[in-house]
Amino acid sequence: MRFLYPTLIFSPYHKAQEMEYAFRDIEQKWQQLWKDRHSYRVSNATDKPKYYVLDMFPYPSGAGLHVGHPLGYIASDVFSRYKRLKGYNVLHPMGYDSFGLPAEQYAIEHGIPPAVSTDQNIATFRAQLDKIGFCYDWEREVRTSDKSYYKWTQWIFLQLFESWYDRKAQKAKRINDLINIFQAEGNRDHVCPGDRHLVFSASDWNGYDEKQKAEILMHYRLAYCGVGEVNWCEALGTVLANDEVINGVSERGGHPVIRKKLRQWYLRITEYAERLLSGLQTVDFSDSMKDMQSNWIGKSFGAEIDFDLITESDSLKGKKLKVYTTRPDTIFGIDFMVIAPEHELVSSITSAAQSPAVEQYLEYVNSRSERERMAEKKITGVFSGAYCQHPFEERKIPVWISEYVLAGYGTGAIMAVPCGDERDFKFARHFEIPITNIIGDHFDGTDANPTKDATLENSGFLNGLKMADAIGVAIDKLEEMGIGKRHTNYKMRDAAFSRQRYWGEPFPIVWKDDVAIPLPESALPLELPPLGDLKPGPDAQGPLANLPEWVSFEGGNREVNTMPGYAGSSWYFLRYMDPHNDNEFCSRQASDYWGQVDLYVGGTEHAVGHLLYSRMWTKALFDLGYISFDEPFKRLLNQGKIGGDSRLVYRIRGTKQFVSAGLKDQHETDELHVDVSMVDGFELNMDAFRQWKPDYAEASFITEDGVYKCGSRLEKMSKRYFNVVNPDDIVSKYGADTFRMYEMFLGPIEQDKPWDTKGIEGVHRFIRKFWRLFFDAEKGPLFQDVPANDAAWKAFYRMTKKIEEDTEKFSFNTAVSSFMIGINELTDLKCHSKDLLSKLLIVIAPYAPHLAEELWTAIGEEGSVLDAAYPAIEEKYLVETTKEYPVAVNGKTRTTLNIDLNATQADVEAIVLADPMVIKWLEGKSPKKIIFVKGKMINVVI
RNA sequence: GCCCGGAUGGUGGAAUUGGUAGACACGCAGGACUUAAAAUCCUGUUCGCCGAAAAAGCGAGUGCGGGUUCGAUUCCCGCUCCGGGCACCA
Repeated sequence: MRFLYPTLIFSPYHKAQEMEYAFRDIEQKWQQLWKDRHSYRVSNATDKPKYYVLDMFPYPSGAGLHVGHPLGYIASDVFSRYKRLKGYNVLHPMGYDSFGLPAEQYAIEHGIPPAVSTDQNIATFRAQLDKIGFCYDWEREVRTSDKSYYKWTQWIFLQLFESWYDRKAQKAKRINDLINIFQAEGNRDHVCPGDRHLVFSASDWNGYDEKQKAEILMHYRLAYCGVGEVNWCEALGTVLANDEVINGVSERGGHPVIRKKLRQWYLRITEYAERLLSGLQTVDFSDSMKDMQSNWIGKSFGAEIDFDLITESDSLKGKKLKVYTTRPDTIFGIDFMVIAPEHELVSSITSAAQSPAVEQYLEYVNSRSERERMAEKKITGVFSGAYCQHPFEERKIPVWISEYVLAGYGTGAIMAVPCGDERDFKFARHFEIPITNIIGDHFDGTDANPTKDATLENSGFLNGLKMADAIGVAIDKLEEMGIGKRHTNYKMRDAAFSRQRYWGEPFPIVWKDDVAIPLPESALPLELPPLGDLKPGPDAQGPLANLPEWVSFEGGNREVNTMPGYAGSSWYFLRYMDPHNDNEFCSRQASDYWGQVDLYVGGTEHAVGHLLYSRMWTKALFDLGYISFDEPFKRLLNQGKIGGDSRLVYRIRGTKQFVSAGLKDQHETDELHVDVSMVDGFELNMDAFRQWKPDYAEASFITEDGVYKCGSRLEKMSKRYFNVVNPDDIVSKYGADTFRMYEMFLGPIEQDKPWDTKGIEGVHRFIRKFWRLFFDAEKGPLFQDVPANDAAWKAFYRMTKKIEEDTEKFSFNTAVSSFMIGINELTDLKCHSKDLLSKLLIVIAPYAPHLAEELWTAIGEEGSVLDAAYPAIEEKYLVETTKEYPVAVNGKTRTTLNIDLNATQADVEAIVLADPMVIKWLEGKSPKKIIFVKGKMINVVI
């Protein structure tokens, strides 16, 4: 636009235009120059200290970005740029988590192959990101669906497959080591994590055939295939990991999820439970994030206790029922046992008389979906007909079967103590089982009391002990008798690692005679074959099962499941360090240099999924010697969500007439969402509204003084509420620098907050005001080669100090307001000193990089502001000699007095008591004492 | 039910280790410049009382009720409401 009339280039008119803040031209120009100059290329070989800033990479959805998405990206970008100015070599990469269900669903619905739609979506994302002016090193971009990337995802999977967890050494080791151990001594020193009852000697092992050996090894592998109950989602046609199921429905789409027995790949993350928990102490995550993870891991202490079974069946003679309890101190309060309906002993202990009832109950349990069980917590159960012998008393304890006991937790069996446990109590009441009281007055018969403070009664050798103390005593006794053992339990389960879908990493596994054979490294990547129709394969298999020519391979069959979404995202932070390496997932040199991610920025929604998985992968890679650290993320910053501010219109019921918000109560109305782009503040653009949808073409309006005012509501930013604001629109209207600063200005980064497009004006005004320190539309350049005065330096350093502190602690909103205060002051001081202004540009560069670059060049500085050095604070300008003290009488501030900072208590008392205002409030009384806190305040107490 | 986090003007939000509550903005109201608009600038803006107005002053005030303290948005006890996570975890 500016160069439409080249002949006018030197006209005064044009000159004035030049001096305007033309953000569109400036931002485009610098984005191009940065690209051409590779300004954000990061080297792995420098003398500078490193700093690694990472954003959680996005799944490139078809909807593109709304203004909420870049919040975290802007924060990390500001911080990266700041660190660079502070002399660090900053790695700040970006990529795409591009495998996943939505692309596949989209393909099924629209017939567009996932690879194609994914590329399109990425192009959209990239265009949107580019406009915001991020300092990503795009030469390091990764895409999880790219074969050069997933080659290494498959490779890491093979490392996990070829590893087992040595519980004694608390680390992963090669499976070959385990084979050597088995050959020499069997498994007596290494309990089988997949089947704890499995015990074999060296000679047993050496006598097994290959298939048997393979089966046993599978029970030890960190990535293993097994048959188990999985979360099956029929609508999605796939299994889901525990963290992908929320309240019995799928996280994605909200479809019902049922329990189903299927052959499935898993990650043995449970072996890492203890380290995942203890590792939290070494990282800087928020407490709530750590809480979420520890709750998910769910560590508890207690005992496993064996009870002798008393049944009709001779075959069970000598068999035990093993229970897990955290309260062995309550062992004398047992009134019954409960086992899960899926417990292995259910069929064998059931008596003939109870058999029909048990069968009926199991049928009922199977008919209930996960969701039903969640929704209605009915008390159900059936007596098995069997009993256990109490180890310390004569009594026989009845064994019940109930779904309130979970098969997957502990041993799937509990000892029920109704006086102390709420669920046991309700169960006992419901089935009229008599309740034994072992805590005297603490149990009132109407509610269980889970206290640990009561003194035990009716409890044999534990009588008189406080419950908390009795726990240890009871366990000692049980261990001594050989019928119980201390036990630490975790509620976390192994993670389902296969999906019956197409758009994911294929497993580098071939099945031959039911044995899983890993592909050699040289065969990687195992490419995902093109497939037109993505319909499911037979028997709950994925679409790849429909490709017989691909499945059949070297006399076996390929694994047709694919890996889940979290596979590629569990290690991507390592690939950025060395993204083009064809020989390794990441060279040791690169990972040793970059090390942990210093700052990881993302939402809380990945608290238990992605973060736990990537922590586990990191620990495994560390154990196997591939990297030198075992926690991936040193520090985690969770950005809040930006909510949408919806606009509502009110239609008078049964008409096409709309009534303004202020008058709506006079009518019976229906509330409708209206697109926020048609509303200025609260004022509806009525013409735009009529043109919006054919339904509204004939709309008429009851206005307030000619203005139709909309109602508003804060809710999720979503297409269906028409409250989505696209960053492209904001950037084209106000510029990227304004957008960046406004997102930071909105509020604390970690907090959820609403988007308000109106508020951006204030930041935009600030940036224009900043510009006017350098240029005036009429007068031209204002900057001068003159020294700044002390007042200006004082304003500048006070501002810079605050911004530096705030940036360091991610308090970006207060940093932006410090800029505003500082610029207001410098404007009032008419400061145009080039010396000061060039320093100012460095300070603002992380926040408004385009503006800073443009003005840096304009005032004649060399090179790029990106590579400048952050100005050091000159404290001499900040020294104060006096302070305006607030003077309070009895705690209420009554006046202020300017007093020398060196003043003593006596000085101050004299000054204060001479002050007319203080004299007035003293009302002739003499003060009891005068409190003087140096540099803070003065309080006169009467 | 359990575990976290939060509540401050009309709005978003500020406020070191307890020390002038409401910074910085938005919005609103009034004004300047302009033929007009945009842009820009100035003034006011927690509530109530007192006042024609301005200035000044007084009282109340950080979800609610108590407490500790010379002094509490900040610390303690007891509630209410909102948000997030987990959910028969023995």
